[in-house]
Amino acid sequence: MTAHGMQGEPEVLLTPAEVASLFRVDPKTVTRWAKAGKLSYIRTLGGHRRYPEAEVRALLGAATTSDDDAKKD
Amino acid sequence: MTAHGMQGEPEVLLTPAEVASLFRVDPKTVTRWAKAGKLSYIRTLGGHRRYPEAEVRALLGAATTSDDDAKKD
DNA sequence: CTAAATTTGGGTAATTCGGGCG
DNA sequence: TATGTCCGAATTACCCAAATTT
Repeated sequence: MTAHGMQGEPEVLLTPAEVASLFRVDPKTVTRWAKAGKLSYIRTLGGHRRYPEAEVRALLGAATTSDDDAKKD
Repeated sequence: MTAHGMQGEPEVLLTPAEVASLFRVDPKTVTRWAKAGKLSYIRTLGGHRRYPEAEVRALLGAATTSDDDAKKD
């Protein structure tokens, strides 16, 4: 790969509102996912949660594009 | 504002009730379309389905005003 | 430091899920 | 085959006030 010796990638963090918009759910629901351990997160010094974009993107990528395994007739 | 870097496609998702209203059917029917592979969808971390608005709009736009589309299965 | 917007937490209604029936 | 409805269980949405972030 092509890393110039970069260790520790810039972990892009998303706010609850961002994640909620992506999933079309309420920010509160995202909080529940975090509490349930379904979503990784870090906390700010004030106690707010921040979510890694990579994780969220991966979860959103689990779409069923019309016909993955469509059986033809 | 947040200029965090816009590069993802604004994938607007709709809830089952939204899609159902647009098609004038029960949400259950929308679920069946999804299961049948006729409609793509993603799942929330809780298992609920969310449908891409673009896909739904495209399907809604496939209206038939003439009988030239009289093809069915 | 002040101000506006967001997030947190708890509790309750609405929605969705899944299977089965007509 | 396709759609609508019933049921129970799970998930999600909206209500509030206080704290945090920018």
